[in-house]
Amino acid sequence: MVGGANKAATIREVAALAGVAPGTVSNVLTGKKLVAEPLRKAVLDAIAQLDYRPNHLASSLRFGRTKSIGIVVPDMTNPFFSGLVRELELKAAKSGFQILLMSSYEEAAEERERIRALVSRQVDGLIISPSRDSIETSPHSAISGIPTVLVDRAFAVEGFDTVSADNEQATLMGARHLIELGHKRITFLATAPGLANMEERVSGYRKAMQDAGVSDANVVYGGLSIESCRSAIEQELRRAGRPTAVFASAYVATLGAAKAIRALDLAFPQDVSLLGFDDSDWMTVLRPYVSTIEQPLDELGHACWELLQRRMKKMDVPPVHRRIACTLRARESTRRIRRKSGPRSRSEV
Amino acid sequence: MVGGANKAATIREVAALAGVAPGTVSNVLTGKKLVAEPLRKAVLDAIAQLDYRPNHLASSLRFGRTKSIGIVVPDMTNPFFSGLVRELELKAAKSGFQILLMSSYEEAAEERERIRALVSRQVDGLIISPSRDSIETSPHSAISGIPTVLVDRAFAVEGFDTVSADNEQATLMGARHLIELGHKRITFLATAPGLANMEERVSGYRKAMQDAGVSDANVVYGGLSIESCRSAIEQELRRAGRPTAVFASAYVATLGAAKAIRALDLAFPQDVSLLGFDDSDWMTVLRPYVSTIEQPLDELGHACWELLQRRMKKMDVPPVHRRIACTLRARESTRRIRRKSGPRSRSEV
DNA sequence: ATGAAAGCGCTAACAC
DNA sequence: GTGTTAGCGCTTTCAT
Repeated sequence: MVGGANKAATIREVAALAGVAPGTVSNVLTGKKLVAEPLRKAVLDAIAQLDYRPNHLASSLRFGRTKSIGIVVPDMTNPFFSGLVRELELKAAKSGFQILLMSSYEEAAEERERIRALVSRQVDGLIISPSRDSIETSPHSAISGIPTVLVDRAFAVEGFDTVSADNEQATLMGARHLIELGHKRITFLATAPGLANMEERVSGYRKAMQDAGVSDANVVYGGLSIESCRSAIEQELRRAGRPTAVFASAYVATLGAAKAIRALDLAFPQDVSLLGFDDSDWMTVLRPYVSTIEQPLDELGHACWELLQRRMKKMDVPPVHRRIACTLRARESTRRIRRKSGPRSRSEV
Repeated sequence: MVGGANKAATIREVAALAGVAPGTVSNVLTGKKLVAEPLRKAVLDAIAQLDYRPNHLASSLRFGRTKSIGIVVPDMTNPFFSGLVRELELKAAKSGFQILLMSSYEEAAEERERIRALVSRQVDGLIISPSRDSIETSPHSAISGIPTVLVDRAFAVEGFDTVSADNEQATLMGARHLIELGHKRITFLATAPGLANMEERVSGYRKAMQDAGVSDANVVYGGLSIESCRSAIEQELRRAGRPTAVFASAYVATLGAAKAIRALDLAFPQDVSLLGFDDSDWMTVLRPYVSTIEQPLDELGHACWELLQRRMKKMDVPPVHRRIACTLRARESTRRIRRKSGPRSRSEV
């Protein structure tokens, strides 16, 4: 707004106008102490007249709590994270909390910086989806005694409450789906090594392959961007005995894989089946609908909030690690393998 | 983190340990006044030893500026908004500002509530994408003298700096693209009436139709969700003389239109061309690639930040309204009309 | 039930 | 250059 920068009214001015003490105004506002009706009304009138808005900063400083929580995610542009943040914001708003949102852009240094800033601002709690989760780069040292829950990644880090999908179960289920459709040459497109959630997803895939007696599990690491995933899986699809199915391990990998398939003038599911990870609105819009493993964002968000509330109430309870089950959305991009398609260089024929 | 809730150190404790005055510690920290090297070192040591983190709250209260800016968007799950927020956060981080992010969920009441909360927290500035922009529901009264820029919508509201796409030019260009491809029965799928940006988009479309001598411009309002857009345009596509092209006016409309087309077992671009609004990563992944009008998020974000900086420096400058040009991404979902397709009930044959 | 006063942690004046 | 002091706006004893 332009102009009109009339200094914000303070509680003393309200008190003066209403002819009471500042403390009384405070009592009216917080409702912690009863105030006689006539005075109450006078105070309320004065507030309205001066357009008084309490200074939350001052209140926080005095009271020791800011009613705000910090959230750090690698990339809010990723539907998984934007969806998660939305759930968290919904929960927060309901309890009168506010969200300070920061992005780490997958950089451990950025992340530490962001966390420090959040701590500096006295957030009452922290919800972090760490960029890396080795112990030395973990946020351990930056977070000093602030209630924190780690989400999605880094649940391996000790001493924190964590919430994450049941990754191993999810990819086990996904790989089984592919295997049931007759696929044997299934390439798993992972993102970056060293992320706990990713290692679990790889492990679920391997287990399913092993259970099915398929010895040549094939994992390729495509990195954290769509383009790097595309180029990694493209090489794979160029090979003579190319996979009949690609199992993408995350949102960027799903997009990268779809892009690679198209770039080679192949089609899914005709030439290769594609199973994605993370659901998104467009996956049920453009054909073929993309089969995917869905992480339930609402449950994830709910668990985060619950755990954070719990720790904000009582700091010295043992950390809990909550797992959320994923759902297989079998749609059109995965289909039963057909013998006729592509060259056969293996014994399976 | 669990346990270890040792009270945060204060500046006085640091001062005591370093054997200096609190003011000196402050001088070391802010760098506004020179401090002799030996003392400086003592202070730095004490800070490290106590793991001292400045209380930004106290600093803000004293200094009068919080170095934080509030952002209110209708829905951070929409790629347009998440992308915009990302740009803004990038800018903010570079200048040491932090983002308080709130969602209004298209509710004017929620929005007012959120803005009040932000003001209460003494944000230094506000960037708002209003849910409705009629004057009475505008945030006018909630924002008291805080530097504010309105983005995307509501640039009609007087007295605010605004940043928005050049909507009319964008849809003019889009509709022309369709017309050049031979389309005459082009339905414009708007979202909600009463949003200034939407009215401009409608107007650009109408102008293009008129310029081309096509009298029956057809605008349908589909609301703000994918589903409501889908059902609105679906009716349209069921008609006998159904449109040969749909021009969607926003992200949700694009998705809704694509969904409707598929639901009726039609295909784009064969049966009907589809021109979307707002770009998204998947649009160049799944075939056919979706033709769209792209709003340059970086420029939008840049302009917002620039205008906000300017107003934070000097409150009493006249408001400016910045327009950002959009780009037509002609891809595969729009194609030259072919005579043979569908029933012909009009004179154009 | 209400008023007075202290103080949350920090910084900007002002002394020295 | 460094120490001292006051006070940002609020809440919360402690008197009354």
